[in-house]
Amino acid sequence: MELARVDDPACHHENASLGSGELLDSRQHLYCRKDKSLGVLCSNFLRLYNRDGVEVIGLDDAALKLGVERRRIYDVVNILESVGVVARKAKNQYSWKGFRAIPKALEKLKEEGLRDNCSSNSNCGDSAKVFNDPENEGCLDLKFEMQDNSSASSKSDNKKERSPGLLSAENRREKSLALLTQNFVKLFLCSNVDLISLDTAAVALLGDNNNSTAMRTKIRRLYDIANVFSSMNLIEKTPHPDTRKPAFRWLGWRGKCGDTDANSSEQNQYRKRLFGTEITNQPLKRSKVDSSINTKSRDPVKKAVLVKYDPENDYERCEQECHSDNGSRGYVYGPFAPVCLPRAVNLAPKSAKQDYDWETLASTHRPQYHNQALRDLFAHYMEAWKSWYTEVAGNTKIPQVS
DNA sequence: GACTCCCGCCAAAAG
DNA sequence: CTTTTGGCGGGAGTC
Repeated sequence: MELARVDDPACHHENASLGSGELLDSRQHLYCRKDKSLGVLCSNFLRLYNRDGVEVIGLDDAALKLGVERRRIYDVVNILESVGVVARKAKNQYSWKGFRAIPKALEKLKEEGLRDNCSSNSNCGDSAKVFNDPENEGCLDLKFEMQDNSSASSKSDNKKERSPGLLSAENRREKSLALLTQNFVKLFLCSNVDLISLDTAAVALLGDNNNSTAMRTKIRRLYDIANVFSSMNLIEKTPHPDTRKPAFRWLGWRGKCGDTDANSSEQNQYRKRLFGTEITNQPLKRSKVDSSINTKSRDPVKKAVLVKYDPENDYERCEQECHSDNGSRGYVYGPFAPVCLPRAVNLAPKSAKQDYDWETLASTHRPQYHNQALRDLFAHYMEAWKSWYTEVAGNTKIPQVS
């Protein structure tokens, strides 16, 4: 916390790596909400810890390195914990389980989900059925009303009358992000609906007390969860074909490098958020009217030094990890891959070996723009070029791009 | 205007 | 008590 505070947006000019006279706009000086999203943070978190030798994760360390306040670390860690990627070890400490833990975690959730749903719903005929409302975007018949799955606790079947002390704890647990995350996952795993919108999910997860306030809160949390899951490619945001309302599709854990193609084809279909394309730790805050008044912040890690990511080394490491025998390192980011990742390896059809080489090169030497505008521009051209190339060039020789 | 969801307050839990 | 954890919802940013 002794670190120099650089809250002031004016302090970030150096981040922009501005050359004078470049075709930059001044946007990057300003607060950019997307850079602050939980999805980006999650990507960065994973990138930071998904490497050999990582056993434990210190929350302070994470907050410091990622340049975010602790509070945000709790968010991602809780969500990640729900799918097994990390596990709480001690105060301030999580252990890294890696992506290989995901399948098992999901399996367990599914099992639990089916069981819970079966026992809580009287009709357990065809396990956890869900029906689609033809009019609306689908009405989930599933209910995981915040059941505590960890519990062996004899839960009184009536949660309505709770004695303040003990039950407030239970209450708290019931509303935890972790549990919500798990139940959200169960929604997908235990139903055969393809698309679930967040309000549908909220209704399904809320149970009885669906007053509008609770609903709003629940949806806020679901957005949080959806963001980190999107960044991991566990789900994908897609407009519902009928209503065009945004909904989410479960993609599941594809596990290995190499089977997350498909997405690339429909990249332009819907404006997806880009996750993990940059380091989160830019201390800009969204501009409050009175940001200067913001003096009583107790934030210990408020503003950290910038983490230095050496693109070259980073890439090499990522590449190594992606191909290492160690299953847990076989993470693939898909279309939202951090710039360091050799996405081409996975996306390219085996025939397009040259693609791989070229893209490897491109990834390696891709300019690491700090400038949002430039980055966007570059990404756009990359995309355009790629689609053009795959369409037109076939497997002819790869042109030189500079 | 509706949708998204960051941000940080502050209470509960843990040490 | 102090510190850690994390629910919560206001309201800013985006579409």
